[in-house]
Amino acid sequence: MDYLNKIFHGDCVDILRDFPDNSVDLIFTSPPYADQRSNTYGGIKPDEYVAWFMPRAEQFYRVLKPTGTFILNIKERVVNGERHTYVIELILEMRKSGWLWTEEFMWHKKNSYPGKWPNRFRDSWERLIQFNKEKNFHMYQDTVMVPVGDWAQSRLSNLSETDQARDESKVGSGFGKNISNWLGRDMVYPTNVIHMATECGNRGHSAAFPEELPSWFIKLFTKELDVVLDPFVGSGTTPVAAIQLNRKYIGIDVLEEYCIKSEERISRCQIPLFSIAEKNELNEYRPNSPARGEKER
Amino acid sequence: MDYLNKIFHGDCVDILRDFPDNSVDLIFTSPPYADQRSNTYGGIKPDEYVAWFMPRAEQFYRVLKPTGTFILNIKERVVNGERHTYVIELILEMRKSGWLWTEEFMWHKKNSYPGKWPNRFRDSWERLIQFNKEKNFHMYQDTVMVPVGDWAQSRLSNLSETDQARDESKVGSGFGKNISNWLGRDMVYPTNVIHMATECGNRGHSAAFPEELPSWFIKLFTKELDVVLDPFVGSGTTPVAAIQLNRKYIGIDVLEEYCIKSEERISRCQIPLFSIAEKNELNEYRPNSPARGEKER
DNA sequence: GTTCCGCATGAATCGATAG
DNA sequence: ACTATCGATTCATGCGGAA
Repeated sequence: MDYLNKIFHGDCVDILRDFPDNSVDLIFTSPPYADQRSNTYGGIKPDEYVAWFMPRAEQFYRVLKPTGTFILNIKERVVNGERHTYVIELILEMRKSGWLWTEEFMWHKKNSYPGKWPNRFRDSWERLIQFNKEKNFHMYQDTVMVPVGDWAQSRLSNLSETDQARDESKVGSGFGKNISNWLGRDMVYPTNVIHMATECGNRGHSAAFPEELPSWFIKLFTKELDVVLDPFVGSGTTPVAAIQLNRKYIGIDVLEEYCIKSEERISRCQIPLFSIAEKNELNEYRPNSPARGEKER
Repeated sequence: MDYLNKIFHGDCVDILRDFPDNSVDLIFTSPPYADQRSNTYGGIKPDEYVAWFMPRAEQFYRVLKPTGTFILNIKERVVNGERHTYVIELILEMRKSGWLWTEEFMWHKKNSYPGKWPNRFRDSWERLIQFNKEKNFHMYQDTVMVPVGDWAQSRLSNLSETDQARDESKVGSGFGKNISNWLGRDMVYPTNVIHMATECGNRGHSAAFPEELPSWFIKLFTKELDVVLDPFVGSGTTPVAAIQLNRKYIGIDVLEEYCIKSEERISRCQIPLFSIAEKNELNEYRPNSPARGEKER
C-alpha cells in the first residue's frame, strides 16, 4: 500500500486510475468552484462544470469502499444575477450514475466577508453534500457529540454574553472532547447544520476551509487508520486533519505548487502524529473493541 | 380591488385565475411538502410533486409584478434513505418556465425535531428559495439591518416577536427596555442565513413557521400598502405578519378549516393595526423619512 | 412581581409488523 | 415484493404554575 500518506501531483481523474477499487473510507474535498479560481485552476466554465466533474466522480465511486462516504463541499456562484444550477444538476447526474444522495449538510460560515450588493446579501453558507454507494455506510455519531444546549440558559441567566459565546461555539469547535472536559455536561447529538468560522489566515490557497471542517467529517465517517482521500487537496488541510486524527491520507492536486505546500504543512505536523501513535498503544489495553462503536449496525 | 385583505377557500390554481396580472408585490408561502401518506392535504407523492406544483407556479408568475419576489419555503423529505430530488428538480423546472433563481436563503431552525437514527442527524434547516421575474426587483435592504455582533443580533431577533405587541410579559422587564440603546448603534446588513426557532407552543395551531419569518421577507421585499400573497396560507401567519407591517394581504387555502382559523387569527390582530396607524401618524413628526428606515416596530 | 422549574410539543425518521 | 401503520427515539422552546 505504498500509495498511502502521499501527495500526488496531477489531475485526479488520471492519478486515481492507478488506485485499487474499494480502498478509501472517506473522500472529503472542495473542488475548484466553477470559474471562481480561474487564475489558478484554469477556470471550469459553469455550463461545463457537470461534464467536467462526472469523470472524476466515476473514479471516486470506484475507489470508495461500499461502506465509505463522499463529502462534497461546494456552492453555486452567481452568474448574471442568478444562482447557477450546476450544483443541483450535478446531484441529479451523480444519482443517475449510481450515487446515493444521502444528506446535505449546511456549513454556516459565521464570519463571512462583509460586502453589499443592491440585490443580495452576503453569502454566508455552503453545501456539504453527502454521497454514498450503499445505505449501510459507516457512521460514528458518538465521536461528534456536543454539549447540551440547555445548560447556560437554565443555569446562568446573568452571564448572557458568555452563554451566547457558548451557544455559537458549541457545534463549531472541532473537538467535543475539550468541551466535555470543560464542564462535564450531558452531551447530545449535533444536527446537520455546522457552525464554523472561515479560515482567516489564508494559507496561500484561494479557498481554504478551517481544519475543523474535515476533522468533523473524518471523525464522523472514519475510524483510526482508515483512509481519507482529498482529490483537490489544495493547501493540504484535509491531510493535516487526517494526520491529527491518526487516519491515513491521500492528497492529489493538479498544481505542483499546492502539492509542495501541502507536503510542507504535513511535515510540520508529524510531531503530533507520534503522540497519537503512543496513545494508540495505550488504547489497545482498553476493554472496548475499537472497531465497534455502539451504533452503526 | 375587492380581492385584497381576504382569505379565499379553494385551490390556488383555480382561485388565482380570477386575479389580475402583475398585481402582487410578494408571494411568501410554504406549500404542503411532499408526503407519502395521503391523510391531510391529499398527500402529494414526491415523484409527482413537480408536476403538481408547476401549474400553480404559472399562476404565481402571472399575478406577480415584474418588480415582485416569490419566496418559497420548502425542504425535501427523506425517502428510502435518500434526500428526494423534487425540490432541486422544481428549481430547474421553474427556470425553464421563465423564473429567475435569484438566491437561496437558509433557515436554521434552532429547535429542530428530536430523534436519533443510525445514519443521519436531526434535520435543522430549510430552504427559502427566492425567485424573480426580472433582475431589477425591489429590495429594501435597510429595513432588516441588525446591530453589530452576534449577541445583539440574537437578542434582537427574540425581541421582534414581542414587538408585535401581543405578549409584553416575556421581555417587558428585561432586555426590552434597553432596546432603544441599540437603535443608535452601528447596524450592518444581515446575511442569507436566518436563525429562528419554530413555533412549538401553539396548541391546536400547527403554525409551520414563526411570524418573524414572513415579517423579515415582507420588510425586505415590500413597502407599506404593498400586496402580499400566501397561496397556501395555512393558519394565517403570513397575513398576520402583513397586517402588523401595514401591508395588504391575500390568503388562499384548500382546507376550509384553515381558512376559518386564519380569519379568526386575523380578526384578533386588527386592534394592533389601529395602534400601528396611530404610530404612523406619530412617525410623521420624526425627522427621518418614514418610508425608508425601520419604522415598523 | 420576578425567577425558576416542569412539561407538552413539534412539516422527523427508521425499522418492524401487518395487510 | 410493496405499501401502510405504529412504536421508539430525542431536544430546544415557551408557557404556566410554584417558590
